[in-house]
Amino acid sequence: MSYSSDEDDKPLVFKRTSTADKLKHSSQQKAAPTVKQEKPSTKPAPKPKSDSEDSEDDKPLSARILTAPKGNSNHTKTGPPTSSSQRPKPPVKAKVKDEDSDDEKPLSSKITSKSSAGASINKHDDSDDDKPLSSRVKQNGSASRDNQIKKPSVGVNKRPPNEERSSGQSLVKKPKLSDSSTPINRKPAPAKPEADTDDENDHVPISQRIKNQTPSSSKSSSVKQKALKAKSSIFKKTNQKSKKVVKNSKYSKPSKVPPGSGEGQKWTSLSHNGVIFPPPYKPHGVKILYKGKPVELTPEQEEVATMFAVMLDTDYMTKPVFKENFWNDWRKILGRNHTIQNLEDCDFKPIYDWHQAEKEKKKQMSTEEKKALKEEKMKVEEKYMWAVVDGVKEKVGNFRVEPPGLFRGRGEHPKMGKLKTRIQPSDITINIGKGEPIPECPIPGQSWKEVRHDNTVTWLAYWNDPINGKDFKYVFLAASSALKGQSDKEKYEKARALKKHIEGIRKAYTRDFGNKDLTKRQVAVATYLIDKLALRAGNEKDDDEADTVGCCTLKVENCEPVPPNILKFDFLGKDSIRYQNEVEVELPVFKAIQQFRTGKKGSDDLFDKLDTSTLNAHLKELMPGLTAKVFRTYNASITLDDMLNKGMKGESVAENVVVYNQANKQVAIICNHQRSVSKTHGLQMTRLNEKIDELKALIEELETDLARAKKGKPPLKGSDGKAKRNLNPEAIRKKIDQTNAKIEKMERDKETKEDLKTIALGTSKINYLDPRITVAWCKRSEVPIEKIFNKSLLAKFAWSMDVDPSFRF
DNA sequence: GTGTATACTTAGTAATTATTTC
DNA sequence: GAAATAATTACTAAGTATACAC
Repeated sequence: MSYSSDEDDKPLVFKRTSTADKLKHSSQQKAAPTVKQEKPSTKPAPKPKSDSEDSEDDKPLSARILTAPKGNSNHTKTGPPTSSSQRPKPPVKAKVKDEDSDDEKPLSSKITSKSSAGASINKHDDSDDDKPLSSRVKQNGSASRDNQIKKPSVGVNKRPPNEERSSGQSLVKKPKLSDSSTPINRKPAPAKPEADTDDENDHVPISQRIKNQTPSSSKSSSVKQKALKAKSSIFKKTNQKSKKVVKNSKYSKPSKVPPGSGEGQKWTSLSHNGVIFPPPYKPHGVKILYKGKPVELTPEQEEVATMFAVMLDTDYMTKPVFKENFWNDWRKILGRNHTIQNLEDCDFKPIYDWHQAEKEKKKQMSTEEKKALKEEKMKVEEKYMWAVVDGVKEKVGNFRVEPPGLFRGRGEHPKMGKLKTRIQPSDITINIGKGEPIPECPIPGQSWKEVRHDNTVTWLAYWNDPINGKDFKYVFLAASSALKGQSDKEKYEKARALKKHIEGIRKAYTRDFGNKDLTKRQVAVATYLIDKLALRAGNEKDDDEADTVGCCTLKVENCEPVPPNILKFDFLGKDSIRYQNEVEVELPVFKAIQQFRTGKKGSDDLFDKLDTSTLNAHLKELMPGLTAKVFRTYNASITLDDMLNKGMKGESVAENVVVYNQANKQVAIICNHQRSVSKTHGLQMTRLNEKIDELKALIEELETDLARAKKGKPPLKGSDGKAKRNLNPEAIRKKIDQTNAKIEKMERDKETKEDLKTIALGTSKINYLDPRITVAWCKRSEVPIEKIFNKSLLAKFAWSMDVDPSFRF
């Protein structure tokens, strides 16, 4: 891209304060990244803004969020307890307008389909495109299937699992009313969509926006030209590498019935070999001790004891709920009159030691042995790894049935430690094309629970979760499959569509902060928080799940107003990851929150008139297909796009990768994507420091040598006492430079490592960042795409590889 | 209007594999 | 070539969203 002078020197919006400030750790608490951004010192006290102040609605979240001065955001897994009880609230059914019209083409049809090298990594030649589908079996993720998804002539029933079906005809269902095919030029929704170049036209005041760099639109043509030049060389390599990457020209074609939408037919033909089961339990005969004495166990009893024993070194052992649940399930298997009468007197150490020894043995195997073992496994599994969908060979994602074990719920899950029983073929429902051979049941004498032929769904098999009987575990195609790719693309197209509505939406909710109708006021504030803080929607949860919340389920105690206009958030979100943030908000929001809290207990719902159905129903009125989660995708992607195009440009590929990772990091912070600090982090840092010190000592030594060399004297003996080679001053200088460079690199590595120790970059890359932003930027910046996407991501995002270099989210 | 079933995406972490360092 | 470290993949839990029965 061209980095025009007006943008070159603009700093990134996100500046971190010191890592130490932001990431607090304790032995119990998992440190977290902050969601807070530094506030420009000139920022005046919040006040209702005039229209003219707002020109940034379309800007990425990073550019809009401002938090309170002391707003460190620590997110830990073991955060403060949220309210003890979360009574499920009845969801309100969304009223959905029928917006389904084909009047507009999806963006995909507008993007030039280039058959860049990336687009033609198919195993098969294009030449067979015109053959009947059934005769063309392509491998994994061929984009050429894109337009083969058929719109059903009749709506299809999506209800099923427990219903008997005589395949086919009972699949009739009413078509969904909402259209999620994400056209970008839809009919205007009530909140009027704005033109694409609406950056300056936003009159909705959202306080705490940092003055932002407007992504230049005028430069696009020159960008295009430069980028086009850059493109070919960079992408050839990529594409040759990943054979399974798909041909994109066809992918870009709009499909009439989007698979991801839950509507209509997903495939015409589907064949696969079912699932593979874990091997039966092999008893080891190692005895646990009960009151110090070895106890004989049956294989079944021993199996469950082993599940517990191998977890002796995990944190679960510190959780009474885990132990109690385990004991309750194990004692049933032991039987009433068993010698073992309580868990406290059991010593599982012998089995633990045995298991450690087994692990060690495995580790000590020679490379050849390991290889042979792997090959054997591959041989057995190969047939389960693939499915053929509409004539295209696609990878199956999770073809292995989950083995039995103890349930490892996250956070304070009430069911942790319960026995996850072994899944049998009779638990499994298979979904396969009509007329295709039914997968052979791999366990002799048993049979599948049911075989369906439902082409309105994408799952190949499912079974009921033994922990929560009403939940299902599905077997789906892999992320690299065309079906998944198509739905991924639609997700991003929907998020891009939001860009055109966001101004109106922000105006609308800002207007409603003071609405007399309490429900409307709550909807407005909730939407604001979802937009501004990228909060999740917050569905209702059952009592037998971990007590976590999202926006709609926030409790009074999770959001504390601190005058004049700061909100202190502290709650456990998905996966019991703590969200802790102090945010400066607009005064009307602040007042509304105060009002919502009035007269309530800490454990009461903050938004008592609201649930996700109400909220999403409202959002759908503003934009077809809009739901709460779209805001996360939108804000993540627009942030990346903005940051990558703000004028930051590295001199080298390596520097550009750093620029990208910085942007990626900001998105991860916005989305609160965390990881736990690795066990060896401290050690690694110590080692790095030691190495740096060593190199610094070396520099000193070299400086002395240099001084001596200049005088024609030989170098002194090294620190090891050995004599050193007599080098000329020039050679010594070179050595000093090299060493300094090494030190600099290590310092950088150290900083990055510390900086990212609790931030997970991968989650946003996989789920939230439109890959076309990345691909286009790589093309413009001459960064090989493999520097950003690994093999899996290249396969997953095959559909995005032929994007035009000028693509902007 | 409410409750639940269903199907799909998103998420952190454990296990495995590749690469680097000594 | 072994150990350390980094990167990747596998695994499965935990979310979101919506259709539909009652």
